[in-house]
Amino acid sequence: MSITVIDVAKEAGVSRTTVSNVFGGRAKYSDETRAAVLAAAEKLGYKPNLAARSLITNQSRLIGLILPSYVDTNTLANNPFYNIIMDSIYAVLRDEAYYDLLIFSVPYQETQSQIRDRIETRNVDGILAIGEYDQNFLRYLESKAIPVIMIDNYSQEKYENFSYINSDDETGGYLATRQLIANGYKKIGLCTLDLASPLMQKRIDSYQNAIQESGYQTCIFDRTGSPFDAGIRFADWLFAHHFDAAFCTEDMVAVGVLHRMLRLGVSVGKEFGLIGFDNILIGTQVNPELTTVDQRIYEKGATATKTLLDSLKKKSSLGSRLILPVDLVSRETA
Amino acid sequence: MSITVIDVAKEAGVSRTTVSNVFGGRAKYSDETRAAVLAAAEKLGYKPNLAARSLITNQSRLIGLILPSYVDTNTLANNPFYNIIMDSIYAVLRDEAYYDLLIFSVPYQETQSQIRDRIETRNVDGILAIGEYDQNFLRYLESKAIPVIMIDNYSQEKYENFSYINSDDETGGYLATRQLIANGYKKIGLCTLDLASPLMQKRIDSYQNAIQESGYQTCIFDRTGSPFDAGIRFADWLFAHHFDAAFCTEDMVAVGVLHRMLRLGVSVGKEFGLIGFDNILIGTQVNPELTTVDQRIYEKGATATKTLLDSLKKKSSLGSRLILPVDLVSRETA
DNA sequence: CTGAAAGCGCTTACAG
DNA sequence: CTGAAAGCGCTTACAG
Repeated sequence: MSITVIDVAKEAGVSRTTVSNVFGGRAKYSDETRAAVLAAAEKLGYKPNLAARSLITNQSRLIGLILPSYVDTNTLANNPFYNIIMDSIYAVLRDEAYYDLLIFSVPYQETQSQIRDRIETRNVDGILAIGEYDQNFLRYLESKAIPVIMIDNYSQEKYENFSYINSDDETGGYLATRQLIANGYKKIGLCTLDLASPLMQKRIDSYQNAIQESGYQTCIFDRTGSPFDAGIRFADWLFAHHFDAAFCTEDMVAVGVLHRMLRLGVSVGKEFGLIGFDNILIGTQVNPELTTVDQRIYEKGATATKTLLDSLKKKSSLGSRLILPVDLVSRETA
Repeated sequence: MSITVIDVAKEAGVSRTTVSNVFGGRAKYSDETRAAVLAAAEKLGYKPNLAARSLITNQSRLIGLILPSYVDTNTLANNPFYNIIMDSIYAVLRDEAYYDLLIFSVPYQETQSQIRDRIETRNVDGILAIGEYDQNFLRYLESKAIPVIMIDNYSQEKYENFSYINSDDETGGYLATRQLIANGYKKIGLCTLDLASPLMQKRIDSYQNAIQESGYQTCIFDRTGSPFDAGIRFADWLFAHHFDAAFCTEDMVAVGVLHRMLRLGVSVGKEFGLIGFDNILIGTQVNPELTTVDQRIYEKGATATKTLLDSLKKKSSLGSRLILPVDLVSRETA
């Protein structure tokens, strides 16, 4: 029913081996032969069937993106971070290669065993994963012997086929806290959602270091729920306890704090200092605009994807950890 | 190398036909037979290879999502609408079936012919498409004879294998404009980005109707670029020309208008009335909160996906057009 | 460069 | 329920 390599071979007057080789970019053929094959394919509207190719080469040209379990159900709508990562992945995929992306995600109701099923049944060639996972799952990924690029993962174990990409979260937390101190704020709280995560711990540690260097008091507040809603509740608490500044470990929390503080009649950026972490777009869309730490999310996703593609093409080996620098972006809230 | 249906058959002491049928959910087997097959599969860690299945059944269990060309490069980061749609698609896919999503997108540098290539080479079973496309492309999609669900598409042509899902854009524009009039605003501008799109035209038409009913003057402003940035520039213009209200055909534009108006010292919600369209999350995160038209984006995406799955399962036929209702959400800006 | 052959892992009649 | 067979569309040696 569909047009196959045999039809093209017949039309071009060559063997199917030749057609296959021309489309696969293997072996060197004369320009005429190549042209004849391409013309025949064009004429018949031939498109190679990737499922058939996959079956024989054992390469699916499919990449899996695993989103972490602490993301909520409306993953994309509520978490701009993942949007930026996805945009960067798609941009690199389109530029560099014929790979497609499959999204595996605990927040979308998938258990780890369902994710394993899909990795196996779709036979993905490589994995991009964000955040932390338990040892069992990581060992499973290692056992598949496919390249795995971990974004924002701080696990200490060594896995042969993994590479890591992180941001300099410690410096980020330090810069933010120092800025609040430099601006004259004295009672500076830290607001976070995932106290337990190693990544947040880095930001928190450096907040503590900066505060202690100045002889002030550290105060760490932790909540669950959506980042914005948590921010609202942080603000009520900070206000009631006369804090004059807050460092939020993610921008969406800071946006929540800002929203509520304004309702409470607080002049944010003057009476109250506020700094976030991420540098997502909404920080420039609120009023006053949010001071934050830029963690180069797009670059992180793009680099991870390039690293994965290089590894798939055997251009580079795995096992490295890349740490991207971080910058303080001074706007209006501190 | 990998565990196949043959290995499972051997282990379970049955024929490979039986294994295949059990996994495919075909034919009725005794409970013991089924259990034996499942146990053997479990023991060996067997997972069916979807590429092989696809080759023989001619079903890939892959769905393509086509995003429209007027979206910019940072599709997901800048356009919350698409995030909500994607969240809803993934939610339905996980609940109902073993399908995976592939994203095809002009904004991600893909031309229509590249999208065609991917539809063919991946052999997608069905298509979800958002927005408007030229006749050639739609005819191509029809020629593939796979179900196509169009979201927010207003083309008049009839395509056999298409179903359509829209919102009641006319009522939406009318409700928004009436609300501004009812609140006493008199010089009410309309701010839009895609004057030419049939969807925006619906919202604009009903704005015009409402304004004319009241004997006021219609003023339609059109700009290009990112919605938020366009909003900033709309605000400058509206302010300079003493408008006292604006209906923006999408929330992100309204957020831009709001941001700039506040900078200009305008008390939005009092001196200046502002209404958006979409009801995305950011409308409740800005200050004052945005009055808008809720177009049930999540429900739209979920319904589209369910319609597609039903059609793939032959549970329902195509050719319908569903129009979802719309509600005015009164918040603080009007 | 060709051409016949084997095989990737599955499903699908079909005769028993 | 079984079991042998054909075939989906491709790639990959291999002898010429």
